[in-house]
Amino acid sequence: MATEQARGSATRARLLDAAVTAFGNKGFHGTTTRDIAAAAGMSPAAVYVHHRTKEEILFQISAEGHRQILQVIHDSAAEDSGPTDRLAATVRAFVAFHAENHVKARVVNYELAALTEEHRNEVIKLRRSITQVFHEIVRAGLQTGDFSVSDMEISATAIMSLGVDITRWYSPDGPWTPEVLGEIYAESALRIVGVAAPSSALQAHRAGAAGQTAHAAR
Amino acid sequence: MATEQARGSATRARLLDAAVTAFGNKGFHGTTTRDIAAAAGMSPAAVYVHHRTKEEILFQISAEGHRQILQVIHDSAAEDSGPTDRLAATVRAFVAFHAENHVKARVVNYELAALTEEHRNEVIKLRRSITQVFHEIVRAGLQTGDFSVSDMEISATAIMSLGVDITRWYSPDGPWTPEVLGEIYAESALRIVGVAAPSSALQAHRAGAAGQTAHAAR
DNA sequence: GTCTATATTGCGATAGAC
DNA sequence: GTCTATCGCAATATAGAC
Repeated sequence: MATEQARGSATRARLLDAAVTAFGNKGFHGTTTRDIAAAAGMSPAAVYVHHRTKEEILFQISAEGHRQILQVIHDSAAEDSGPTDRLAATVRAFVAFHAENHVKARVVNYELAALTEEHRNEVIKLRRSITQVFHEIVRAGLQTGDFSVSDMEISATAIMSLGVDITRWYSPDGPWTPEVLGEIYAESALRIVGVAAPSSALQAHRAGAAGQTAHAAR
Repeated sequence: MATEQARGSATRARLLDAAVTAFGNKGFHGTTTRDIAAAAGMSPAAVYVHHRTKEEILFQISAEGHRQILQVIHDSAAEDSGPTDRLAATVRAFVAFHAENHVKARVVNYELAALTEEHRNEVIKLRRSITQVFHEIVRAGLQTGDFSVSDMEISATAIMSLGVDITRWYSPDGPWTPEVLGEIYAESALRIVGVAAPSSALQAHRAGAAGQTAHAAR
């Protein structure tokens, strides 16, 4: 059972931060425990005072990251708002989080295969809760007639993909803040479910205004 | 200079296929050269008869995969068709390819960091060509007035994300064929750029019809 | 071109002093 | 709880016979 308390040792936090950065940039298998220790300013052995194995570090990051995402989208919209507002608010929060925390979110989204089966199953439960939030919003919008899509599940998946894929290409050096990205993607999500964006939310055509700022790996 | 001919040795092809599968499922750093050799039914040493290093195998896969994607989207639409048709055709082809070849495309999209700087730069050039295709279609649609978006680059990125992210979650055991996915995502792409889908392309509401088939890691 | 055997290095994890 | 030192093994890559 994973009933680990988030024991608040400063060293522990430094190690986890170092691991997030390393895993995010070089991948779990591309990162050595020595990398993590060095980035945290410690000896290789220090890692094992706080964590049993390298995989266990990944699990902590992954589980906690998923919980954080779940929290963010739960808190994003009032319970009593309609499907359109809920979808916009949820996407705004989901997208902004993925951009703001793109390194951590990269680990969260792309390193599931490196977990032990037991740990992976635990994380998958959290992922399913996240997926359900999007499914239920789209389902609600279809029931009220606010949304119109040919496949509920694919549409929800497409909307989530917008957020998830940000972690692959996003750079804070690029032209977009997490908030701007959240806003525009919220608009895109509404369009995907067949809601015409209110003209107030639709800013003037600024196509090409951002210019060619392409991040290398995009 | 990478002027390597695609020398058509059967053994070579078997090794590359084995590497695609292994890299796709366990990641580059999670795969050993012994894994590759074993999957190809050969001894560990046999790998080095055909490839200088493990990274060089990844480079071959990555470069060739990118070229294939570029080809697919180039061939997808007639030169003289309008932006709406071109966008739909390109997304259809792009998405179907990523679903059909989801393991290879996963390597293509997620293993750039494992390449040497030189190889990565070469691959990034190919990626830019792919990005440009989408940019130019959206730009064209804005110029003709067929499309309406608040940010050209973000919209093109969002559309590409639909295809790229498929490689993370797609399973052939799921309810969707690559073609169905391509069709629905083409519709979503049109909506993202503000084109209302023609009613002929919009199938009857079948929300919930697919049921709960969620793939584990989605 | 394929094999067996191996050189060599790097990595996860531990031992034991302070 | 941190360190230095190190164990044991796995990984990339090579040597050399057939």
